[in-house]
Formats: sequence, structure tokens, C-alpha cells
Amino acid sequence: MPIMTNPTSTADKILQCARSLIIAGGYNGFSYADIAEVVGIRKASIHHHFPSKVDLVRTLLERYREEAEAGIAALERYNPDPADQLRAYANYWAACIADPTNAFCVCALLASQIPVLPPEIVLEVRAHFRMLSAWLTAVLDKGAAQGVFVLAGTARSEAEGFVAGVHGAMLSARAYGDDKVFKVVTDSLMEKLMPNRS
Amino acid sequence: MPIMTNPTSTADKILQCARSLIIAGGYNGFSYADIAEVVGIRKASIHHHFPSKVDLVRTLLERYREEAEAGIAALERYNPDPADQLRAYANYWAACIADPTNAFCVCALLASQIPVLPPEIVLEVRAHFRMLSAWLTAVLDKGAAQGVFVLAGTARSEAEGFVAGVHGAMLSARAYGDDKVFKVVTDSLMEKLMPNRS
DNA sequence: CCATTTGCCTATCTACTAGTAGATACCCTG
DNA sequence: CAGGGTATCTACTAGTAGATAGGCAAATGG
Repeated sequence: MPIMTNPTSTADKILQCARSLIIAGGYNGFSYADIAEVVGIRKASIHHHFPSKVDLVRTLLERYREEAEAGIAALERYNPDPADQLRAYANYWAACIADPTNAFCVCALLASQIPVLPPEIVLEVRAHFRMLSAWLTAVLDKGAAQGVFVLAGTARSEAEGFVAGVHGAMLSARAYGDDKVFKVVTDSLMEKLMPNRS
Repeated sequence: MPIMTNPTSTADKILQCARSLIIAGGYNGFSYADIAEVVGIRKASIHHHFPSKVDLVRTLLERYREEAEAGIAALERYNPDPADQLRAYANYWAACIADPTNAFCVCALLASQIPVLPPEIVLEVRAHFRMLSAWLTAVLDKGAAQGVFVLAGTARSEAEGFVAGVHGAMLSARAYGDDKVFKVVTDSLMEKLMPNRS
């Protein structure tokens, strides 16, 4: 196991750059040449770290999913209350949307292109959606048991509605070129779960 | 104005084919070669009808938006009740999702790639979103006045939430590879607007 | 009936795609 | 110091991207 010479290695830079490029335009919206220019190396050097584009994106997604799970775990530690957990999740994305290089969930964006995606990539995207809806289902279940949420349907169906609402809100924010609509939609989602609050 | 020789002209076939290809993989997910193969002509012939890719997609979107407006007008004629209008809209998309070549709103898909889209295309996409949310706002307003809907916020914010929910549901259906989740989410959206029904 | 337009063709172009081959330099370990 | 691994480079491949030029045939219309 060699010493990691740089605090952020070249491979990390490539992954980070590719993530931003996917967020901007999806799987076919970037090329090795684009990454090479941003990172400041040659195309061939990227192939040294990631033999194929599928390898690159699969690695990127594995890392993204790890970060997402770690982020959710941290979020749960800092917010014991289910309502606060949902708020923290929505606020996280509200902050991301302000940053053009981070203004979309990588998996949500790739999901829109699933019919033209390599199957390995599809599996990662699908796994992220499952993780997300499983977590939200658990949060809503817990909140309903504690009386903080009033669920109109099953926790699962409400969770799928929440996921869809958040992703759709990202899409609308992008379509209008206006971040505010994201907050409008997610606030509305939250409020519907807690009808007996001011 | 020349006679339209074919019931569906070559130009129409090109537009229809390009629409399906965009629905599958977005703006950079298809090429002139792809269209040529499906339609049965050469790449150069496509340039005869649509000099550039931007021309092709812009025309396609203009037509899509006309169809959408006509569809909504028809939907309003057949369904005087605002609740039925929303149901008809959701059912329309539920039917589309069953057909792989039609399983996404072209504008919603393109919206996800706005940062890498030519500006002319962005304008069309944005206009569609505005039309959609304006229509839904009017439907919700009317329904609230008639007492069929109970709105938690403004008609506008509820309309944006509905648009986001529907688009997010398309995304989830694609991510899971399961059409049912679309109906689950849209049923949940409808139910939240009509809490005092069974 | 002939000039124009329409629609499609072949052939070609330039730019870019992912990916490969082979060389060079560096650093660590034995 | 020798060998192997790592990281990068230049130079290249085959294939595809959107787009262009020019030709040919059929339909259109004065």
C-alpha cells in the first residue's frame, strides 16, 4: 500500500471533476478530454487510473454512495428528532443547489438516462434510490410512532413521494434557473407531514 | 405550401424518432446516425430537413409544446371538474410510462441537462415548465374555490409541488425499473389535495 | 414543357470520442 | 545499486460526432 503522496490524489481530483461534469450534463455530457483539461493532465493518464469510462463512473458512484450513507449517519447523530432529520436533509440539498458544481444528485441525474447507461452504472443508481427510500421510510415510521408526523398513506409510499418531490424540485430549480423553487417545494413537503404545526 | 405527400412525412418521422431518442438518453444521448438508421435515410438527408441539431431539437420542442397545450385543452373540455383534470393528467403520464419510447416528459429530461444545453433549447424547456405550472395553478385555484381541493399553501406553491412530484415520480419509476411507483406517488399527491374524501 | 424546387443520395470534411502503445521519470524496497 | 511499481507523458488508433458540397431524380408550377 503506497503512501498517499498528495492530500487529494490525482485519482481523487479526476473523480471529483467527473462528478461535477456528470452533474452538469450526465453520462454522455463529458469526455476524458474535459477531465484532462480541468485536472491538468493528459487523457492517457486518466486511463491509467480508470481503464474505462465505466470504471471511472462506477468508482465515482461507489464513493458517492459511501458519502451519502456517511452523511445520513452523521445527520442522524446530530438530529435525534425525525422532523429535524428531514429538515437537515432538505437543507443539505438547498445548500448544494446554490453551488453550480453540486446542484443535483448524481444518481438522480443518471437515473434520467438509464436506458442508455451501461448496466453496471444502472445497478449503482438503483441501489442509491433504494437506500434513500429505505432511510426515509424508517424516518417517517419513527416520526409517525412519536406523533411528529401524520402520514396519509404508508410510510413507504410517503417516503417515495418525498424522494420524488425532492428530485422533482431539483429539476424545477434547474428548469427555472431559480433556486427558490426548491425551498418552496420542500417546505411544502415538510408541512404536509406535520399538519398540526403552525 | 407544397402538398404533404406522405401521411407522415420524413420530417415528421425524424422528429418523432429524435423525440424517442431524447426521452431515452437526452440531448447528447443520440446522434444523426441513430436517427438515420431508424428512419431509413442517410445522415445528410436529415440535415436537409434540419440544418443543425439545434434546429431539429428546437422544432421538436415547439411541436411538443403545441401538443401539450392541445392535450391540456382537450383534457379540460372532457373533464370540467378540477379533480378529474388532475386525475386525467396523472393517468396520461401513467399510460406513457408503460411505453418505453414515451416514458418521460421530453422537457423534464432536457431540464436535467440544462447546463450543457444550447440556449435556444433551454428557453423552450423553461417555457414548458412555466406553462405547466401556470395551468396547474389555475386548476388548483378553481378546485379550491369549488371546495374540491384543500390547499396547504398558495395555489402556486402547491402547483410547483405537484409538477415536481410528477417529474420526480417519472425519475423514480425509471430508477427502480418499476412503473408502479409512479402511480403510488401521484395517487399520494392527489390524496393530499383532497383530504376529506375516502 | 421547361425551370425550379424538393428530397435524397454519395462522398467528404473537421473535430472529437474512448482507448492503446510505448517511453520516461520517479520512488521505494530488497 | 537493481528491480518493480506508479504516474505521467507523446503519439497513435479506429470509430463517431455534426456538418458540407455537389449530383441526380421526381414532382411542381408558370
